[in-house]
Amino acid sequence: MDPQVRSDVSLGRRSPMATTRVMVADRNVITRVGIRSILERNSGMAVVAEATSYETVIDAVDEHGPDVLIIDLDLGDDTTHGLKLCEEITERFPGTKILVLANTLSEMIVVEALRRGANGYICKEEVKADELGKSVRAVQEGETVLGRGVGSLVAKGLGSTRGSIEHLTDRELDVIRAVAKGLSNKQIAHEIFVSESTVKFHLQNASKKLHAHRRAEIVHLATAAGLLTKI
Amino acid sequence: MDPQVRSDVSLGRRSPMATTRVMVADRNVITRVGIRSILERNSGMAVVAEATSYETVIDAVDEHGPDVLIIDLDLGDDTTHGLKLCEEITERFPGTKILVLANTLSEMIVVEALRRGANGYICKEEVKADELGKSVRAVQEGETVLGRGVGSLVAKGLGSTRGSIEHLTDRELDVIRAVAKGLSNKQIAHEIFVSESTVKFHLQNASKKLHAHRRAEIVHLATAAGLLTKI
DNA sequence: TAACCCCCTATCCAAACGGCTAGTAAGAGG
DNA sequence: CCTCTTACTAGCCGTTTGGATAGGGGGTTA
Repeated sequence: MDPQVRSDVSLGRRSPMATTRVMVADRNVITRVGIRSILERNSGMAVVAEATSYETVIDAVDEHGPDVLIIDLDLGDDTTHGLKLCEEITERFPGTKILVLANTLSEMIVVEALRRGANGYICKEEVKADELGKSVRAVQEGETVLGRGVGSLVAKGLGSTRGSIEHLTDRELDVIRAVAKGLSNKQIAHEIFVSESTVKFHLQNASKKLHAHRRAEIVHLATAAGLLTKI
Repeated sequence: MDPQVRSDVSLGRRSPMATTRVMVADRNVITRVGIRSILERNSGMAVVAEATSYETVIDAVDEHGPDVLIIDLDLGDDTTHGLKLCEEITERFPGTKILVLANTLSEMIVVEALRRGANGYICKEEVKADELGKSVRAVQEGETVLGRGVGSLVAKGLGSTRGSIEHLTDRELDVIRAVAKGLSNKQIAHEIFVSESTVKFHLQNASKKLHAHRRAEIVHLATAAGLLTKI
């Protein structure tokens, strides 16, 4: 199942000048082309594969066995899907390092991604051209790379209260999405076929997990964490 | 004030093979490089200038007089700043066409941008490589370009109720930002030194403008419109 | 000067919310 | 087997909202 992975890794170890094989997963053409240009201008790296959806990432990694996968977790509607992807790739393709390239900085996502095997996390807005290549190389060599602002965020999240942010359940997300649409508890109850009490229950659990006290804040935090479907 | 603009335009008319001079304003290196690669691969276009902040856009346009300015309205914390920029450029540099390249699709922003002189509006997520060049050329030639999904959005916004979305005042935004933080009306009142009544008043006005009925929805819509400071 | 917009304040009431306690039920995993 | 987690339901009570209506004051512009 992983002959190409193994050969790539050994190739990388044998020759220090070997080409770093990179794969880019991002739904955005402009970003894909940009990354390709930046990395290929820097000798020693080649973008060998691209993916534009969650569904195709695994297959492409399997087929091309890249040394580094640069991935935007926001490939679809649900960011948690991207997190699961990190987990699966780490498990099935240990020869492929994962560098998350995020649009926004969210404590929750950063911590989750690293916990699930990502080797680096940098923010599109913050990264400079030369840093991208360095980050890819560092990740390939086994380092953990955290972009500007990400490091302190993680330290804050893991350090102080040790609580960080807990994972929201599917049901809680359903309710939060409905709240964002401006529905009352009664309306939400009707929409997802449960009682009003249940809606309040889920909302309170979500409040505790996000350390929020008002539904407006819940919506704000969940949006910032990329948990709500956009558009 | 516009000798370079005039010369460029006349050059464009004289020779059909003339280079289209493009400027890119986006805080994101990857995006800038990506656009440059895509456009310059397509013969007949050259990226002659770049800008990464609101402050530098005007000067760069003045100095290089591009035919087309590709701009992400999200150059800073406040999207409305980007809208003002559209207005100013349209007024001062009529030879420069504006193509807005947005991260997210927001009815409010689209309508406002077009009203303020933007000649096109496409969404990063949706655009395909060949479309970008075509859009730039179309905009340069005086057409109005609306990307996938944008057209119907505008039609819906301008057509039906004719109401569209009105502009939020500074005070209303202050209140909404506080609401997003989970504050109660009383707390907000204390924070911005007004009475609770005033807070409710602003919130009700904002509700009407955004066609929302609950504060959670207001937060959601304002966020989607890029009105709330991120990170 | 009048019209207009933004900002500020107020009062009323019904509805919605937050915070709490307390319990049932199903499935996963030690 | 028991425990943990998740999902679900119920009721209570005080607070916060949404929505409407009705003003006054300051600034800009036609």
